[in-house]
Amino acid sequence: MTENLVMSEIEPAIRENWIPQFESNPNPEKDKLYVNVAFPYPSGAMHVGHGRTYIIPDVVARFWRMRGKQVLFPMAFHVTGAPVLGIAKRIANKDEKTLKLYGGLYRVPAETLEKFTDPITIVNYFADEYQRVMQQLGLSIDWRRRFTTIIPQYSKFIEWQYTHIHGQGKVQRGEYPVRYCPHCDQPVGDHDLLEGDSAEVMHFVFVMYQFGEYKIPCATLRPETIFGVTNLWANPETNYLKAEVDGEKWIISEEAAEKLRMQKHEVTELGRIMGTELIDQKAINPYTGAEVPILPASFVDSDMGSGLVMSVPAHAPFDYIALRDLQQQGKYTDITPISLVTVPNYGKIPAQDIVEKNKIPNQDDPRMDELTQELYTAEFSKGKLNENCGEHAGKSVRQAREDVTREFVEQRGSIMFHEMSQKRVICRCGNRVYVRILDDQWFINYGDAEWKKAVHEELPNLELVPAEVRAEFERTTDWLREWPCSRRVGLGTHVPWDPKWLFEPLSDSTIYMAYYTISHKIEKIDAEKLTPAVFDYVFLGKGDAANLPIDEATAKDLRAEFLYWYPYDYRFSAKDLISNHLTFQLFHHKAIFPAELQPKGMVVFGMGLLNGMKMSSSKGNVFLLEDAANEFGADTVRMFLVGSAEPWQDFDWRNELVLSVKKQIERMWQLVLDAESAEGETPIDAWLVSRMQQRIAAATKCLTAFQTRQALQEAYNGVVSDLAWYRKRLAGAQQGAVVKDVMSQWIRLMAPVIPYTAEELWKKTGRDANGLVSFADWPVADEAKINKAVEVSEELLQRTVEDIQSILKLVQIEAKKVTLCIAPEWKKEVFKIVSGAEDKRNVVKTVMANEALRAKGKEATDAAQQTVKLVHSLAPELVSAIAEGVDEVSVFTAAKEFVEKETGLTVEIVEAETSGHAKAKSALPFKPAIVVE
RNA sequence: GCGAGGGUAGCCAAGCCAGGCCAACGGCGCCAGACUUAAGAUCUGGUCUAUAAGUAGUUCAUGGGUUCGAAUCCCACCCCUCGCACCA
Repeated sequence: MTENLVMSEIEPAIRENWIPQFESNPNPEKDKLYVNVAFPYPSGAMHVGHGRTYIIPDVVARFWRMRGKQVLFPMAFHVTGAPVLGIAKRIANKDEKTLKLYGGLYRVPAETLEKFTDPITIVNYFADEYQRVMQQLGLSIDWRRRFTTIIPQYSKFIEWQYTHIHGQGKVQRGEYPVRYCPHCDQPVGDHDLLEGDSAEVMHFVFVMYQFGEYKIPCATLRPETIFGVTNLWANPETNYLKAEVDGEKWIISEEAAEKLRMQKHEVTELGRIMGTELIDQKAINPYTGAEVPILPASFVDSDMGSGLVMSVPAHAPFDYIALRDLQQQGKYTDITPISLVTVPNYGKIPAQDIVEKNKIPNQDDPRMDELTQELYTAEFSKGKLNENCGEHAGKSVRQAREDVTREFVEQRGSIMFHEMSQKRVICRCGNRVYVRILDDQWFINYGDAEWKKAVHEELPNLELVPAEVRAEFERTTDWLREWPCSRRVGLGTHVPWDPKWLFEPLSDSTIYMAYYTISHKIEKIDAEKLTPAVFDYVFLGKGDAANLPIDEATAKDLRAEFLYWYPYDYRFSAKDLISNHLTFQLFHHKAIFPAELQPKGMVVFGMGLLNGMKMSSSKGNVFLLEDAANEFGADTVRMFLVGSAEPWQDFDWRNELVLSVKKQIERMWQLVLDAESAEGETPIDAWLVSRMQQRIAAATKCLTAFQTRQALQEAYNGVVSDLAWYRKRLAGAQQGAVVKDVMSQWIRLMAPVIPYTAEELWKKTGRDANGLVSFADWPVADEAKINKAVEVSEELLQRTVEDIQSILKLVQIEAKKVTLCIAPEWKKEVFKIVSGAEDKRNVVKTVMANEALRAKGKEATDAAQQTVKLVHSLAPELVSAIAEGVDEVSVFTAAKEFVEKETGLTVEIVEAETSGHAKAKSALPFKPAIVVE
């Protein structure tokens, strides 16, 4: 009975049948299981990396559905945010790269692409595509609950959420330095950058030197070095500005003035002063009161900080070299570096050490930045301040920096000045990005101590898979501070109390899992009626259903449905979301929902690679999920993604590996159909059935723990290898009728992973009388059918045949006959003693304590030593089974023909003691002596 | 730099928490044989080294240490991945 498996022929009908059946409603008869996934932002096509994120939850959903749970697996689309606006704009501008990506890689038809100048069209198009591909992959999603985050009903939900969060004082207005594009007039995220996404915002302190009636601010990352300043540096080429900044007179570069304006400072230009005019003038150190000269230096960059810097030649390589260069010309020879930090492995003047060790010729040497970094790092992590640092003497650099910064800002008129760590930070519009302070921005205060504490207290109740990520959740909870939650541009919900702002995408997606429970019903209600009171009733049980703008029965129904499903059981997401989204969720649930409705578990995934490289749409290194499904079939894609690595490990998609998975599915198909003709009984049936019970138990255990790869290894590779042995043992004879039962169990074990194939086999083998395999009962291991004795016999047989074969391979004689010499009773006694011994080192003594054995003399000590070795090499379970006694003669006699067929030799079975062969003496229990001749 | 995780034979990947069941599960690839007109598929065996007897030797990023015994425990060091915030 052979019939090819052609996925494209079987998939459509099965899929059509499934879709309505996965619509899940509350069922009081059953326990529920609610799983959900971080919803996608549909701005492009799905690639295989996305696939696993949705397939693994589906495998879990299908598994538990078969185990009798009422399972909810919903899906929606996150449309909030700005990226699609940019995409639409670039398409409108006929940007080549974008058109190529969408028209080419994503294969959007030309007539559709024309309409992509409208952002909503883009997300709707891809949302439909996502749904289509997800359905093609057989995801058991309840599609009635699909929504997008910009429908009015959802907006009402978000307004309700923030009414509470804001009401609790957790949303505050504040100022915050952001990367900002003056041209686009908006903050830019990593996604918006053309260049420079590795740049960070650095926080400098302006140390204010007094210069006559003016102040000279010097930007520094190391304010504690104030004690070692010998001079200031100015660039003679720079035309500095005299300016009034926040009511004080400052000297700064033109660029600095512009940056200060962006950072909320009032700057008025008063005049100009050339760098040359500053040189050799004196300024007063605000901390020590010392007068220091202003010296010329070419390395001073007007586009960095204020355009003037303070010089600490003992600890800053740049300063050291600049001073050295001048002194070599005979100038300023009265200046000596002031050492203020002691750091291991460096002398008194660390900057001198490092510069001279590396033989740096001048201040323009390209290695300077690297050396500076090296020394700064060493001093920061290991340095201590010297005696000459006043009250800060003896402190670690780390501590002193913090203290000095605070002191400067609070008492000495310093300000913080923010600067990008690189200059080439370019917005997608092509213009340079600066740091700007936004002061009417809204923040969610995740730094709130009470709130943090509540989340910390909740964390132990949360089941986390894998367990290793708990530390990261703990740490993120600690680390979160104010999160800017509003944006000026993008799609989304307006902040109800300040409608010129919109909620930012990570802030409007923290408790939407609750919304899923009612989304299919609420979408039919006029959004105007969805007042906070309605949500208070539905989600919190507050108020009276009779007094709401919506119908009382509807309100009660929504409440009931929410309570049936909530809290959710598992949320699945890639690990990169731990540090924001996944932890945000915990905060918001804690703030809104009562203790019994907090999230129960999360499963965190690893990342995906394509042919060993990171997947990236922009670099074209992606394989579209739809293409994969078309080329290999949905089941193959599923089985590969589930089986190639455990969910939390990174996986690598390689087409050649995927192909072999396809073959495996076909192999199962063949094995199941082959078994249809089985009938009668065989001596090996009990063994196969026994093994199957253990495969079922193991696969079930693994799936319960989300170990999909391990589960597949049991459910697929394990069963295949058992069947292989079974068929081998039958030596071509008809399979027993029990195989049909085994196949029925096997199909069900595999159904969560390869549902299409399983469904088709279920039907072909006529087991679909009671419905789809997707809803069939998950097999349960029957303890009574586990037959250890039979398994041990087969194991003995298997090992012995292997041994004979390896001997045959080694000896180069034309063998005709093999004699199996079975170990005598007394050696079984030895085995029993050895296996029962606590300490295997002294076991020979224990054996010899037995009088009967001692009488055997050296023979007994040899046997004892060999037995120790043997016992060490066997699984403990097997050892105890052997100790209980195995009738080896019967085992081999019964399987004589099999052994003869496998080895091609005549087989004789004898008691070792009756054999004259020298080798017979080496017989041990479970290891008969083998004589080949 | 800081935080989290990881480095196992040609590749992927178990084992490590609870040291002896480990030459190290499983899969892929590769080699040989069977079947076949042939190819493919399938089946069988092999795949660190040596071996005319089922064995022995050397391996689990690197260097030390603990132990009768270490892939597994401890210390040091190198490398990789993820996160480090206005953003999906």
